Amino acid sequence: MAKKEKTTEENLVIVESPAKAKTIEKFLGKDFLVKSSFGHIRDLAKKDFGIDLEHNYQPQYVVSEDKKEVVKELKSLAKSAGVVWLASDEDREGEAIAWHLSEVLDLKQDKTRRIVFHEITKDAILRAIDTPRDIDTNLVNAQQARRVLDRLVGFELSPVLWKKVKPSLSAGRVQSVAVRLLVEREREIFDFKADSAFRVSAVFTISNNGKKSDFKAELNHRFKTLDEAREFLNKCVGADFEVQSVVKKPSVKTPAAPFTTSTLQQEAARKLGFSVGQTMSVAQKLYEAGKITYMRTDSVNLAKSAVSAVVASIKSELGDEYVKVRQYKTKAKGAQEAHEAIRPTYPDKSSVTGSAQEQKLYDLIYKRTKASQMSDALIEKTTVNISVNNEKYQFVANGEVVKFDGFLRVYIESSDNEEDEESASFLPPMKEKDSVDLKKLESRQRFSQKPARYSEASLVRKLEELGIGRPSTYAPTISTIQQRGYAVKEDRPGTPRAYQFLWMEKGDIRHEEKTEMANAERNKLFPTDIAMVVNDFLISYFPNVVSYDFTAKVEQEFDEIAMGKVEWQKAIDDFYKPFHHQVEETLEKSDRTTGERILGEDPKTGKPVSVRIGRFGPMAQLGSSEDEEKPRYAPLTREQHIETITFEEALKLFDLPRDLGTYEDKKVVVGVGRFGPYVRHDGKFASLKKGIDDPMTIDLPRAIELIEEKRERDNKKTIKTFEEDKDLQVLNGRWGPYISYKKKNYKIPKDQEAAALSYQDCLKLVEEGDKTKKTKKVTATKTTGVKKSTAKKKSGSTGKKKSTASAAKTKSKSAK
DNA sequence: CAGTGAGCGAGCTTCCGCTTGACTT
Repeated sequence: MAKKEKTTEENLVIVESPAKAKTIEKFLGKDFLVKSSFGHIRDLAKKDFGIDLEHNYQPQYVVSEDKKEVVKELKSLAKSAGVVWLASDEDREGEAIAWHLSEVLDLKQDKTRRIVFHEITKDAILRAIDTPRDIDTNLVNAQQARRVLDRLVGFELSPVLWKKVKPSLSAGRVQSVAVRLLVEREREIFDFKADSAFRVSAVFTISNNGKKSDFKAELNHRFKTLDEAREFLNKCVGADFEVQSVVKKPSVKTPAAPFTTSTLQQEAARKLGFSVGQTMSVAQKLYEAGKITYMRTDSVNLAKSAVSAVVASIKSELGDEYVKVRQYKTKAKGAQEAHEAIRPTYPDKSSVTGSAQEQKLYDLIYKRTKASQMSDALIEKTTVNISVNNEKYQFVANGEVVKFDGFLRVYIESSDNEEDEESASFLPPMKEKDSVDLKKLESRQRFSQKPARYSEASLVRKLEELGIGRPSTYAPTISTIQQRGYAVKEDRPGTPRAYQFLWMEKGDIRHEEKTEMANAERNKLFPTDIAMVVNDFLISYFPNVVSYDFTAKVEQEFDEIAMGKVEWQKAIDDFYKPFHHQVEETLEKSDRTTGERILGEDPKTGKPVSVRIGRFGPMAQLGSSEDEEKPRYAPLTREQHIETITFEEALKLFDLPRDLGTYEDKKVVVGVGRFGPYVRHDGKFASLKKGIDDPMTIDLPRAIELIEEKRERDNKKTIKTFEEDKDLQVLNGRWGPYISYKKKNYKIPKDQEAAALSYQDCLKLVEEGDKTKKTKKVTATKTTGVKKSTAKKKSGSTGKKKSTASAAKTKSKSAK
């Protein structure tokens, strides 16, 4: 619309993001037209590697399908512009984007300028315009090396996996290390033997001028055995307790740095329960609405103007003593700092309109930004030691008093470790030699914690720490490893565990054995057997590529290229020659890997029992394929692993399918299938509840419950059926009502009430639906592609969440 | 969506980093 009056424009500025373009256009005024390239416009061709191995790794670039339209428009605008300003980000990828643009748009050097800025403020932009430079060819070459290396690794390694492990698998510089982290942590957990000790805790009472107050304390020793603990508790009964020392120590707490992509993902996961993907899509909304700065960043810097705005708002709301201007330094390896930290565009705006999720995430960003420029909190820590007669062990009480809250007034960073939060409490005034009374005394057996499994966000943090991956790829990487079946994100309910408990009651020490649920997990990433087999394979044949410092090493190479010290093709050649040799040798020499373990012989038949990865995942096998009789097969349950399953457990799998009896005169059978454990009844399947039901132990009443639940759901799903044609149904789906007819689905227009549709109405809609499908032939082929991938997603546990998220997206869009 | 576990073997899959829509069953 505005384009027409601007065709005579002197200046065309090209940035990466359309939201950025909008903002910058306002700063630059009417002599400048600002457009966006939507990120990279070209990439290596998909077929034949996209790299000419015969000719010095010459990259074969093609304009991406979804960028053709953009490129066409930019090309024509560039033609009529006096000067084209390439304003992509100031990092390796941004430099490459500028170069690709100049190539594809055929820009003449004398009318092209390269400009950069790290923050979207008027000053920064105007300064950039005043100080243009040329495209940095060395930096571009470093990016080409990065791109080519990733393609070589990914497209040579993946096919090896297809041949040696399973089709459609993938490997890459980033994802394979992510999988390795999960697998190695899982094995630490396999090997972990929980230790236990008896902690002793007490509640004491102290009288101050007739006023009694209670406080908690813990013994500074943990007993190995129940008897030792009991002996000590007995000594405490009727003993004298005296304050030995009261030590006060001041301490300070400092605020955390402003958000980067990674820290935002972590905090949003801990405080708001968002997945990393969810955080990014909510942040994108806020960014597009102009409410926050760019959300894919590794920088903790704030623009000067932002700092002054934050400081002004702290001063006016809380006073000068709450202000402390701070400059943060990034700790992340290989950070490129092309943008600012993530902050509110207008830091004095404490809230925004929008969805509940947007408001919550904004609140987090607002507070973190503000707190980052606030004073330290001053804390006084008090440690009180209390003696028990003349025993060598003493009770210790810890107290914490906030003398000055500082940034804590606004924002407290959370921690993954829940145990951190226990200790701090308020202590009543005490002094040496005060005597105190024992009010409560107990000792509980505590087990050491196994290593923690990764959550999405903690895996991102680890990758960032290792310098692997970029802000724009953290979320996609996490979803890739789940889509490929290397990891599942889920809850595990834990297992009951007995523990010993001692307590004082009426002057006696009593003992009881109690049970707790141990090792429960919520929303954690679990590596699959496939992940373990693939990881072991890669480590044994390509240890260099999946090593934790591979990325760091190649980054050093890229830096050398960027400084013009090394030619990029030379660096690639040094890597590729031996790597390609490794690939060929592996193809030739390695066997197919299935992770097979032979567990023993079936006592009934004498046939071998083994476990391995089959066509459809981990399974157990009874008998060998050389036998005349066909072997029996059974899939492993999701908690079982090829590596850890015992002979007995594997043997049990062949007890399925199990007959539970009859219900309504029809057989009820329980088994494990493609989609996990199920109950079958009257030709219908009902899934067992993850973590609640066990196919080995489930009984008939529970099975009937599941069957009834499933019936209930099916009833809700069906809105209408028709006597005229059994194939035609109006159903309730994830995206609202739709028509199902002969295995195909059809939309119902928004203005029609689904329940009120007649048989004729439905037929009409089906007819119309078929028509539009035919006219959109190009999109029809596309849709089948999409279908496939969503079907894949469904089999992973993330499927459900993803689709609800996209459902929400659709809703909010149609609402606008 | 449903209980499979290839000696005929087509043709496909796959990487990492930049960016947003598209559009569902």
